Amino acid sequence: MDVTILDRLLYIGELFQRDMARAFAGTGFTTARLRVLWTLQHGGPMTQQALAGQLEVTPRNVSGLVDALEASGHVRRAPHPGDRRAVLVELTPAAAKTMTRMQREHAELSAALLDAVAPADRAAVERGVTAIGERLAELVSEAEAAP
Amino acid sequence: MDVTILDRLLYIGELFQRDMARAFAGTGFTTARLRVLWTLQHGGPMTQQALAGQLEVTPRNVSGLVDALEASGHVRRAPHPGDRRAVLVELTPAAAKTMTRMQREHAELSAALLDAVAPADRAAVERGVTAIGERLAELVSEAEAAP
DNA sequence: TATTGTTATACTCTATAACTATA
DNA sequence: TATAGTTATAGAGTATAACAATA
Repeated sequence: MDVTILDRLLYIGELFQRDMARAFAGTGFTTARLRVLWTLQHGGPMTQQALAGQLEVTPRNVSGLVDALEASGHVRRAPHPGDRRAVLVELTPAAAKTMTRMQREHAELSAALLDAVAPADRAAVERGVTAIGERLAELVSEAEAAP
Repeated sequence: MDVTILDRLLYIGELFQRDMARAFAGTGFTTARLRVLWTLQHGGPMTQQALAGQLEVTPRNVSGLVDALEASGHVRRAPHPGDRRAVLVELTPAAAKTMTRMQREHAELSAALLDAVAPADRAAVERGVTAIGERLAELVSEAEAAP
């Protein structure tokens, strides 16, 4: 038992990240900025505090990421109606279109990967990967709870 | 089909990385430095050029990582016999012991995760995850080849 | 002339702490 | 007094380019 199932799972994550980095090299996109856009695509316009919460990152960090994305024309800062301290960060129409396309490509990649699995194994793989994710989440949250 | 298999695979990778970062917070270990130690654990003593190649990172970057790991007592720089330009980077005995323990814990975690899969599904999951990794590697290498 | 590693410089992500404007 | 965001400062990872010593 040299290469474990965990090794294989981590390898998939690494490959994916490497491909993302390569695909966006030179475009000004970075993993951290894409995470912001992805969060806005799924959650809609939100304050920087909300973004910081969802990304599990400090508010200061969000300021920098939003600065960069605003400069590159991917997000806008709009006044928050009802709280003049806060701003609402929202995708620009162009960025929303880009994210929709990325979401479609992501789904297509997922389908292509499942296609590599023997048809008879597919249901088991879906169940198994789900179970592994849930178990890992349990183990991690136990580890975080017990210092 | 809202959460795809790819989403679940990426979630597993994120959880793992988050747990690693948490486990080593405050110890001076970082993901990048652990990768260096892991590479030395598997490949034995090697030059910084070789490390840069295996990590897919610039030689300059390796200099910095090895500096930090040398300062913290995890690696040593030894003269290369036969090439006075190069150095051999090797784990210190203490670090080698730590890495062996980590390798064992890694295997135990892998076993615990496979344990979360229904026994009847296990073989299919191993086959399926392997197939997905191979297909993704193909797709990535095609994407890298065709600019 | 080519290779190994380092110095110099710069950018991104990230964090903490102190501060401003509003609630 | 508490919250939203920013300025200030710092450290880690990463890259490119120029340079020294050695092949």
